[in-house]
Amino acid sequence: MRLSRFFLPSLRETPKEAEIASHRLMLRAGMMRQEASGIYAFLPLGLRVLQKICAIVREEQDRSGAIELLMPTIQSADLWRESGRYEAYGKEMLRIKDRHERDMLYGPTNEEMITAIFRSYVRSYKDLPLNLYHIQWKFRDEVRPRFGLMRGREFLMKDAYSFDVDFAGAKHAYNRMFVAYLRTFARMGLRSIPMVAESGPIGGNLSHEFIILADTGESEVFCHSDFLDFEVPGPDVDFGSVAGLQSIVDKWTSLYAATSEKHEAAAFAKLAVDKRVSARGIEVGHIFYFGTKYSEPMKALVAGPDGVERPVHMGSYGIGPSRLVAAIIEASHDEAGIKWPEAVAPFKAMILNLKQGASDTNAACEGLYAELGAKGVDTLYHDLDERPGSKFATADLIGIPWQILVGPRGLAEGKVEMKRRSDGLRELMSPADAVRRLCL
RNA sequence: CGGAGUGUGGCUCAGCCUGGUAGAGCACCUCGUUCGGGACGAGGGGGUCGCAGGUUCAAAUCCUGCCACUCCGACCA
Repeated sequence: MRLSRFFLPSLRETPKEAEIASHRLMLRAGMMRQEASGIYAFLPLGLRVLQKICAIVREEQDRSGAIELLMPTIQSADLWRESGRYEAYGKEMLRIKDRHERDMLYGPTNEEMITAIFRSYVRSYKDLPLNLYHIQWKFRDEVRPRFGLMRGREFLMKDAYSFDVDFAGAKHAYNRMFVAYLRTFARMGLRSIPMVAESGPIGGNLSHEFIILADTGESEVFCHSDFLDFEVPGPDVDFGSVAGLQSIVDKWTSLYAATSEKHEAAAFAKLAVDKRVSARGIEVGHIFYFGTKYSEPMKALVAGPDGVERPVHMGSYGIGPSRLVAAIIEASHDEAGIKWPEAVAPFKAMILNLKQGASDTNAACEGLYAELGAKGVDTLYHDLDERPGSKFATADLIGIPWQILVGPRGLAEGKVEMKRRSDGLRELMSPADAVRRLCL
């Protein structure tokens, strides 16, 4: 992509409403724009990151055996009256009426709808286990939206719902999501820690929050420091193995880890002093087992091998991709801007023509751009007539992992300079070597 | 929902107290000189000062109401 053809409305100054780093940087980098309190438009650069995140989420959901569908954002109130949550949910639910004065709502979550879908098709234990998920916009009318995407009212959520014939099956479904989540966040360059959690309004009695540590996190968290070194399961993990998954989950739940709501100071105090981590955290995922909380009132029944119909055991599993955009920035930035992990970066590389218009730098940049394009390396070419300093600032701000600096100074020796955004490492090399490096 | 604030060109803000022809920096357009860490000079365009009332000869400025947004707290993916 040539910057001259792209839409990147970056800001030199920080809009005054932005307090935390991710909010500030997303606005400055031209990734998003606030449309109303807690409601944002994703601009092209932000959308690219969001899509990369969704792609990873999707791959790991699919790998674990979950199946994607897509439910609407607008739901009928009747469904929620069945579960009793239409009244219970309170003012956080955005209630609307259609032209016939029917009560509708903008979905804050989808337990009711997925249960209705399930019950209308599935009758037998033979169709289980089943895990259906979608990635869809949600709306929760927060009392106080803040921190940009971190706590918006409208947000993108991946929500999965598992259906099993009994608790043992549901536990395995829970474990599949547990492991999928560990992998999902790790692929985005995040170290997530599963913490015992309140199950909240979703209901149920088995629940973990996946927390990443960041100074600007909203909640106070406590955990054992060994979590920071645990190995995340590889892509070859066998999601069909009940015992295998259970041992992974056992390991990841063996040490102390809790958010402030579930914190037990006495238990935490038993850890060796140098193993105690007390920090701020951002919740990026939350999984629940809630048994028959919805299947019973909504009559989602399946027949077992004995022919007897029983309410299906359910769980729900959420990840907030739009929040993850912000969370990743919180975990990875410096004074100059964002430092995207490669897996979610909007572009892998960025070419900076330090003397736009000069025939030698132009030719070298065009050559690199064509070559990288041919090799499938997603590249942003800064081809605007700006001074080098301005290009450096923009490149650091938007955080593309690799910057290729093409200027007369290096070109005199036939070299370009490769700069790694994560640590600032710079290296002179031939354009051909630069391409090779990016194709590794 | 309690408390505290803010709304003035695209962005950051001054002007308001003490009413009298709407400003600066950045950004934008033109020309020139520049060009390895957000250049310089000259010229230029752009704002019914959040909205509605009121007071006044005169309102960005004073008064009333409303709206929007932000921050702190309680609450939450």
